[in-house]
Amino acid sequence: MKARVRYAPSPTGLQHIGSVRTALFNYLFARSQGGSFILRLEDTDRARYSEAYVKNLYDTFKWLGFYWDEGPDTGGPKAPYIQSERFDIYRKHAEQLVQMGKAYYCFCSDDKKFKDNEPENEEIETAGGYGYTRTCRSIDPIEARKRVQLGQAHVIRLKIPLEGSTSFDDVLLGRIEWKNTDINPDPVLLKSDGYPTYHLANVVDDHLMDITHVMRAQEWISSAPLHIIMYEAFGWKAPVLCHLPMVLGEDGHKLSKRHGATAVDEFRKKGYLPAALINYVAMLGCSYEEGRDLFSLPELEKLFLMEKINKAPAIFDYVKLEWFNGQYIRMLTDAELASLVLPYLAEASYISQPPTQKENELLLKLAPLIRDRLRFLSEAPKMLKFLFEEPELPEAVEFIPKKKDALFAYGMLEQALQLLGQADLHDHDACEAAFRAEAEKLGCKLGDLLMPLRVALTGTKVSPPLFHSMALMDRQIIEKRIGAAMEHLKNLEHVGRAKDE
RNA sequence: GUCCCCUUCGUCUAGUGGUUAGGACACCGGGUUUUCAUCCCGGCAACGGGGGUUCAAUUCCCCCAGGGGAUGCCA
Repeated sequence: MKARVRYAPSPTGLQHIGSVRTALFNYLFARSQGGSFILRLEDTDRARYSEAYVKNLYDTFKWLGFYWDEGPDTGGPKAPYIQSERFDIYRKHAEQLVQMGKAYYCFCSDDKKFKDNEPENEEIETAGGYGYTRTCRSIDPIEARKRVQLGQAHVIRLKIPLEGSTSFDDVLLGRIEWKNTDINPDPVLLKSDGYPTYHLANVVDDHLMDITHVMRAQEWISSAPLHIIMYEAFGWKAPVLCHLPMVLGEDGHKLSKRHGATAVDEFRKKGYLPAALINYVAMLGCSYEEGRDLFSLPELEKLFLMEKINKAPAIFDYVKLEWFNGQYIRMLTDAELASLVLPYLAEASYISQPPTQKENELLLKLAPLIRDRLRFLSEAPKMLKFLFEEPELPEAVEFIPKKKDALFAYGMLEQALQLLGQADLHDHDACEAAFRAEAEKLGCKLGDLLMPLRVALTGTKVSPPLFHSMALMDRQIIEKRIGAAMEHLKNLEHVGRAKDE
């Protein structure tokens, strides 16, 4: 049978690294098998649901470049793919389980003790008072039915066998077995408001949608036996289960906001490329081909092997992701980088949005200046700031090359001004040649000649290549900035003598 | 408390009953370079501990420790 896997997010938060990785592994598995990847919205939590999260879900995956073969938007043979549109199905199945004696009505009031944060609860719990006490399990079914018909508030709970054990074979972890007494006693399947819980909806839908493989994070493993019991109760064949290792933060705990960015949106805004994010996340807890680090999505689809997923949890390394991003930025063409960087420059009001013809040309010339320097796209405005704004004049010290003094810097600027006066700024090669010749004549390093100029023009000692930058600047501005710097140095000349070294 | 899972450089990982335990990021050093960055070269650095099994264990088994997760009318 063709593999059918699903990504089943619940729209109760922004898409984050962990969920995207689960989606990615499912996606890669489906593609590697020539199977189907299905999106199913598990929107059974009314309290936390938000339309905005649904939108975020679509936006995120569109940006990442995933597509699903079946889903709420694309439709498919098992529609609807939104659980809130399938409520009658769940109720029916829950009732069916009651009918079969595998589940029962429970009239206990919603016990919220686990929701408080009162410390004394801990003592109650450590004393052994765990889980539901199965009070209603012994109510006579006929009596229970009567109470339900009378309109008494109730939930439906699954009967976990009181003895014996439940086991399954995890693709990654192998055989896992629980004593039934260790399973969460009689979990709720249908809430008192008539909504299904995750467990019910998930199992019913996976069956009805012919899901063959369930890949989900390892934090779900403890509900696996409960699901197995449900499949057995229905007389259904359970899908193959594969529990993915978790993604942890630097401190070894579940990745969360306090570790830094976790929402895909944050990475997107900061200027990470989808290809980099996918590449990095795909390698978190999984390996593909020895001796290689860079994989495109299509390559990953081809190379993915479920067996190559690791068992151990992986720590998310922001620095390594940054490296991947740099790699992918470097692979961009001028045109690609220009268009990717445009929104950031537009936001800084350096470029209009949409850009004019002239700005487009400029953008194209900007790309090679920053490509090797960017770690993420949002760094671009800062790097190019000097081209669009008058830089602040830094302290005189900044102008002075190592082992030189203010007088020297002043002289260098004077020289530069003169050279530039005769040069064609747009011919950066010729410009450079002229400066080289001059440096040689003066018996100093090219860097010594350029550093004061760099600081004068850009306001910092670190900038994109000078000659290429000047080619994009107006002559008047260049001369004005040099003049200002010289003035600045002149006043502070006396300070320069024993500078740095 | 109880249950479940996990354990190779700081991090992500490769790998095998006999290997100089490989790669990548980070870090350190060097080179290229007009600064920075890129790029290139080199270096540092790991099989958690204890028992077995075996001629031989990082690799197989057991125990321990450590880490993580779960224990909801949230998913």
